[in-house]
Amino acid sequence: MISLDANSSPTPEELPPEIDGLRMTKQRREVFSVVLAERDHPTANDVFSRSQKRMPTISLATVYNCLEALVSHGLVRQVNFEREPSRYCPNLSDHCHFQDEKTGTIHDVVFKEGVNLADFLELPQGTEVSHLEISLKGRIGSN
Amino acid sequence: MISLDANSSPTPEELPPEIDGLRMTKQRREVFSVVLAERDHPTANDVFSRSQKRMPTISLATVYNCLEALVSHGLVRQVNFEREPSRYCPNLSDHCHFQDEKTGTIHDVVFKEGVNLADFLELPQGTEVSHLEISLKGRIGSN
DNA sequence: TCTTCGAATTAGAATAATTCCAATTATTGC
DNA sequence: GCAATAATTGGAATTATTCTAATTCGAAGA
Repeated sequence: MISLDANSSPTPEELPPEIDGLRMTKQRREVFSVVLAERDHPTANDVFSRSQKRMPTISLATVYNCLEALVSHGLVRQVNFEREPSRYCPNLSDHCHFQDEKTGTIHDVVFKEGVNLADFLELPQGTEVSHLEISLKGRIGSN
Repeated sequence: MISLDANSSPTPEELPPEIDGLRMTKQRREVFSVVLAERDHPTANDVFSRSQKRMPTISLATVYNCLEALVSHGLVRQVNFEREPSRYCPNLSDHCHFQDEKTGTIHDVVFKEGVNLADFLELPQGTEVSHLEISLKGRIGSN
């Protein structure tokens, strides 16, 4: 399990050659470490420009490929706010997202202890939810 | 208030010249009546082609303009599933959306009696939510 | 009714995020 | 080391949506 400790995220070199059956190529390690490093929900473009610092030859297509690989292997979450560009989040714990309308900043929001979907939604019986996305927008405090 | 009775949705001609301070032009009436008529969460393109049946001269840009006017006046809701094209929904009651992965069909899902956000989310104090979108994906029954 | 003026509509161009493609390069298993 | 497979690359293509500039509409007043 990759550490989510905010104080020390792994450098690309510290990432193992394979995670959860996903072969960690140089580029995937770079991209993953970028997403792990600054947990500010970067867009693919953000990840691209950050990755370029250490790996100037990486291409945007590769960043998209790597993000897609990481997302489909459940190592990173893809976060959408309406029709804005997708963002990427390494926090795998059950949570949703709140965007401060003033600054655009995105905050992770956790569910209260012990709540689950069926508790607050009138889901048709037999429904199997494979994917859930909750996105909030608004203001914080007096801003 | 526009009737949401599933059995009889208003024809464009039946819509008033103004709703909630929004001037209902011929095109807006057409677009609105299309969204009210088939509550299948059509995309802008769907609305465009349906509108063209009665009004062959309407343009796609106008459909986008009209939808945007209707959405920003709170007469229609814009519904997003990840990065798919936006869909439009005339159901203004508090609800969210479930997409059947097999068919792509979108179903309205209502909240259980009396639940509200603060009950299940650990929102930072002072948070004012202006917009909330909950999108589910999955399968229904044995499909 | 005629005129005026702001708003709405239109067609088509522009934009921007993302995906696709074909060629090259890296990696794995033998 | 060699073939087979997978990943990367740059650039082109795609697609939903927005923008632009010109035209048309429609309400309000003369």
